[in-house]
Amino acid sequence: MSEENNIFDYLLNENEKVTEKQRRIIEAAVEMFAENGYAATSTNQIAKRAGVAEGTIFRHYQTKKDLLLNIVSPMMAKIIAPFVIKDVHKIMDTPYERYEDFLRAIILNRQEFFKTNINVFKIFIQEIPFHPELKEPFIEHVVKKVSEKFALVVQHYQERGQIINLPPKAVIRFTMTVIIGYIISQHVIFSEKDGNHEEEIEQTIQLIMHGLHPKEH
Amino acid sequence: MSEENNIFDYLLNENEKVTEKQRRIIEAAVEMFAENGYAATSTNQIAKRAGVAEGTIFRHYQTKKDLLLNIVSPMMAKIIAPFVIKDVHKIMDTPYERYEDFLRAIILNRQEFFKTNINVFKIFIQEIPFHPELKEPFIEHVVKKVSEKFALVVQHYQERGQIINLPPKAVIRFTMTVIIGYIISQHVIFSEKDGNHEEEIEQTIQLIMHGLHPKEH
Amino acid sequence: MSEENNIFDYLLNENEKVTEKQRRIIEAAVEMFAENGYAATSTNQIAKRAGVAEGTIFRHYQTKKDLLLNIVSPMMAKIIAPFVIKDVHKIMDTPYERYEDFLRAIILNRQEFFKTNINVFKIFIQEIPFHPELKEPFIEHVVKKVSEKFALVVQHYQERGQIINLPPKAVIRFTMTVIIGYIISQHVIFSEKDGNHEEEIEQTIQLIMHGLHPKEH
Amino acid sequence: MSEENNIFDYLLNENEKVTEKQRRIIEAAVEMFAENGYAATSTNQIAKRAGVAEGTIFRHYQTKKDLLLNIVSPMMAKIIAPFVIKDVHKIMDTPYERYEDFLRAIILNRQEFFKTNINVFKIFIQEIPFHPELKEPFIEHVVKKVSEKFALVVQHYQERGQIINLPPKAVIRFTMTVIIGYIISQHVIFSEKDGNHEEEIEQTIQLIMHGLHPKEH
DNA sequence: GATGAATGAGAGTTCATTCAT
DNA sequence: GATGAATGAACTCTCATTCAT
Repeated sequence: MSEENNIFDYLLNENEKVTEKQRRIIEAAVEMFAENGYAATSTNQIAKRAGVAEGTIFRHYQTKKDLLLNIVSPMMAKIIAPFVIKDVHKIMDTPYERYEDFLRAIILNRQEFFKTNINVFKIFIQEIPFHPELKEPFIEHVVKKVSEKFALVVQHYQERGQIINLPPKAVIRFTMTVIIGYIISQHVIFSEKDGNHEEEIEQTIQLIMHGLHPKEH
Repeated sequence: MSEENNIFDYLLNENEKVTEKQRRIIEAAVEMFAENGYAATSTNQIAKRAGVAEGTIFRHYQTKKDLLLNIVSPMMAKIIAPFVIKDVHKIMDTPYERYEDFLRAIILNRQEFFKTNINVFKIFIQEIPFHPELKEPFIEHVVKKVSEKFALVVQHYQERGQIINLPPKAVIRFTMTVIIGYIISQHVIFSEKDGNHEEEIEQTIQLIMHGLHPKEH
Repeated sequence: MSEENNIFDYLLNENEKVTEKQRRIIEAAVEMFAENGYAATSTNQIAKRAGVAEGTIFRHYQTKKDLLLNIVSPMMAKIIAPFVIKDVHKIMDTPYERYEDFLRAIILNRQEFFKTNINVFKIFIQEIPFHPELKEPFIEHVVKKVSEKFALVVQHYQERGQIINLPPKAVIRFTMTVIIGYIISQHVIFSEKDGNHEEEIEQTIQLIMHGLHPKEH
Repeated sequence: MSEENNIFDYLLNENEKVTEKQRRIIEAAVEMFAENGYAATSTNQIAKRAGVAEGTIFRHYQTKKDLLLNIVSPMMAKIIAPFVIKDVHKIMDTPYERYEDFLRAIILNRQEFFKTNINVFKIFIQEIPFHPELKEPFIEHVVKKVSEKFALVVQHYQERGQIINLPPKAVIRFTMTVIIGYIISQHVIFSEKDGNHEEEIEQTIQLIMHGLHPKEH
């Protein structure tokens, strides 16, 4: 699963003709963009860290922004992955009995992904507001499509009386918000790689599910 | 309340000797930092937007970073404000009967603050990961102190059996996470000034409270 | 007359706010563009020759091309000058008895101009084919307008039976061609500042006039 | 005659071992140098237009300048061609009765040459001022030798009273100037491939001959 | 012979900052 | 206090050239 999720492997295996140098450039860029931000990282620094000439970067990526987009764009496909039709169908065909189970399955699935790609994710989150090329497809393809699929799932469980009867949009926002908020709080405030993440994630799941428990008072 | 919360007024009234030009510099810098990011905004651009000479900026702020810190630092005092001892005591002395009420009071209080200072808040969120001068006092003074105070509040309501008996840290994280996540989702994805924010915030509050409802199953 | 014709004075007096450094930049750029060509001259070289920092160039001229255009554009107004309506009217009102006299007046008038601005003229000639921004207004304003006025003059003398009855366009092309060809041959082949230019120019005039003598055989 | 004059054929047939790729490189380089200038054309652009790898250029020509010189040097031999001793002897042995006939013969002979090699000629004219390697042999071998031969021709007709008794140098300069000026005016100002060139050239010839008509007034 | 990845010097340009006015 | 010309370091990016394959 690690390999399947790892953005490096995705990036670098997809396209067969990837040089060793190109790999080192991507690696260095990811590290430095995550650490200092895209705008505050110079191509000179990247080249030095990657152990290549500065010109080499521009042989593979036409501009610095190109490099950023090459790193960050696959994120979207990956984020969206578990919501691709066949997967959701799979979910629906062998349905989790409870929303709780569905949620746990999704989060555990994404958890590995976030762990593996925490740096790329940081960059993604940081740069999205400043690049329309990133923002527009993100809203169009990720937010909208995931919302649609997710809405179906939510309705599925709402019809079974398992979760609260708020508008699906609000339910989704709440669910996502807690998850994303959790991840961002990690990266913005603590940037820690230690800590008992599993337990905290489990608590988070519990709170979400509790929050969505159908009202009976 | 608006005035009391507005960071500009805070910034600009505190220090009596604030010239018209200085005000325009701050205003321009806030707009541009929020729009394009700190690193991608040049002092030249700020000067032009503010209608002052580039040198004037450096007469008031020794470096560009100084300007950033001057804009963003008061945020911390402001964020922390409602949790300052006397205020919490006030809360506790005339206690809200339910955690729900406490939460709503806090959020309504902060809501105006976020609305008024959305741009400064954006900058704050964006730049915190890259500036230790910002990050350290934020964790030390904001996160830690607010957590401590908040923990007392949480315990207060836990003792009264109103909210779930998870570790206060988890309860706080959940509460904050939902709120912060909500705001960030606004700013990252939609950056919209329209929309029925009041209703969405109320839904969010409902979900938080529900999520923290003590288990009885 | 020298002052009136000198492009530097034109350039630098027109706009009152011209720094000493700016003057040195223009001077250095003209020398180096003429010597090595625009594309083969680096802004670094110009800065060094001018004794200023490289950044200073870009404070005054937004791009290197801007610098070129600033040097070369006034050429057009200057070239066109003697053909501006009032001047031609003046010529026609106190008409030169012979085309020969008109020609000599024009050439003597331009001679000083070419001498004084030989370097700018070199640059102009060299760069015109590669810059549409230069080429289009040159054809539109210089070639066309001068041709129109010149055609009137030619017809004037043709009607008086002084010059050959070829289409004015051909007469003009011939006259201009000889003059321009003369100057270019100087600059391309000899780039000499010595030599008995006056006599050679007089011979050139003689040959033009002779060539245009009405056929009587 | 076309083949005899075409510089490509000259260039490419001379040396038997000219690959297809080499041909494409020369072709591409000529087009781009003529269009954008030597200094403003990158070897990368040439390689792309030629459909070869950048390295291939340097396999055939050690430097970019080498490529230029290889394109442009044969021009000299070609320009000089009709004045090479045996040819002039041929001219003198079967002498044209009038200078007019000689001139027309030369120009018609050169006309085809210019048409066929207009691009190489453009490059030649453009680059001569900036490359001593080009300029010196041009003056030494082309200008001087052609002048000498031409002077003999001029004296030949002057002795027969057919052309004006100015110094041969002036006569030559005038003749050449009109022709070169004509071509340059085409390339600098109009770069047109349409238009009735034949007629215009004939007019030009007429004007030259007329200009050189011995004075009889 | 041909390739194209790699280079590092140097291109034009922008930058935060200084300082004389 | 305010200016804006000046700076030079640093930026992104391009260049002609090399060389292992």
